[in-house]
Amino acid sequence: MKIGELAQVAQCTVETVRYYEKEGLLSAPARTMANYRSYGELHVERLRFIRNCRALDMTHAEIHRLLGLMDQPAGDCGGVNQLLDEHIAHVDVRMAELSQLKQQLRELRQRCQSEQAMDACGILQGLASMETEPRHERQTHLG
Amino acid sequence: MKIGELAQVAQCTVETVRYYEKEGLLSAPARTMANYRSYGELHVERLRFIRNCRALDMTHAEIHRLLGLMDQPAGDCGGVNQLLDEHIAHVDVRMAELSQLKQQLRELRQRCQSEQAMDACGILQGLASMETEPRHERQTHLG
DNA sequence: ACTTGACCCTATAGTAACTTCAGGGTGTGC
DNA sequence: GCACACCCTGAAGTTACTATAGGGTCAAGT
Repeated sequence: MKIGELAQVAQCTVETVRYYEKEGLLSAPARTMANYRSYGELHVERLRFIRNCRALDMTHAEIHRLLGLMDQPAGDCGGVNQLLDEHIAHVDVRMAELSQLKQQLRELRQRCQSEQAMDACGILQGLASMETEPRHERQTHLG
Repeated sequence: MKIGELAQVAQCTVETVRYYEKEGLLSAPARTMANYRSYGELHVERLRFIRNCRALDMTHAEIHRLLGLMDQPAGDCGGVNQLLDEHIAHVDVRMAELSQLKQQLRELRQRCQSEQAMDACGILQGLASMETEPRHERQTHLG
C-alpha cells in the first residue's frame, strides 16, 4: 500500500505520515523500485493507534512512551495505566484553568453592556487596571 | 526607565518585552546614548494591558485588534465587546472539547483495573480499536 | 587604573506538531 | 506523447515565547 492509501485509512495527511516517520513514531517501510514507501497491515495498525492517541490529545512524547511499553510484551501494563492517569490529570488541570479563565472573562464582559465611547468602555478599563500576574508554570501540555 | 525595570513592573521577562516590540505590540522606545531602550509611563500602561490580555489567553492577533480599536478613540467600543464575546466563545468551545475528551479517557481507563499482561490490557486494546476520526478544524486557538 | 558583576545589545536557533512550498520524479489513461 | 494524479526530498512557516552566543556599558570596589 502506498502512502496516500495509508493516510486515507488512518484519516490523516500524507505529510503527517512522513512526519511521524521522521519523528520515529512510525517505522520506515520498505520502498518500491520507484522509491515509493510501501506499507503493510502492521503499519496501518500502528498509525491508527497513534492517531487515536492524538485524538485524545496525547503528546508525541506520551505516545513514544506508550509504544515503548507496548513493545516490551513481557512486562505488565502498570506503566500504561500510569501514563493514562497522568494524562487524565493534565486534562483536569486544563479544565480547571479554563473554568477560572471563563469566570474572569465573564466578569470583564459585564463591565460594558452597550456600545459606549471608547474611553468609557468598562472592558478596556478592566484590562488596563487588572492586577498583572506573573505567568505560572504550565502543569499540562494542553494549551 | 530601562528594559529590566519595565519587565519587572509588568511581570514578564526582558526577552518578552523585546519580542513584543519586534511583533509590533509595543512601540519602539527612544534610546539612550548607550543604545539602551528608554521607556516611559505610557509604555508601562500598554505593556501591562498586553500582559493582562495574555493572562486571559488572548492571542497576539486578538491583542493587535484590541489595540487597533483603542487607538481610534472616536469610535464606539462595539468592536471591543464583540472581540471579547468571540474570545469567550473560544473558551467555551475548548471546555466542551476537553469535557468530551475526559469522558473518553475515563471510559478507556475503566477498561484496565489492574496490572495485566501487556496484550490483555484493555487500554491498549481500546487505543488499537477506536474509530479513527479525522482531525476537525479548530474553532479555538486554545490548545 | 583595573576588574568584577549586573545590566544592556543583536541575531539566531529551539520548542510542538504539524502545514506549506519549491522543485523535481513516476505511472496511467487518452 | 502528454496531461494529471501521485510520489519524493528538504526547507521554511506557524505561535509565543525561551535560550544561547558573542559582545558592549556602567557603577562599585580594590
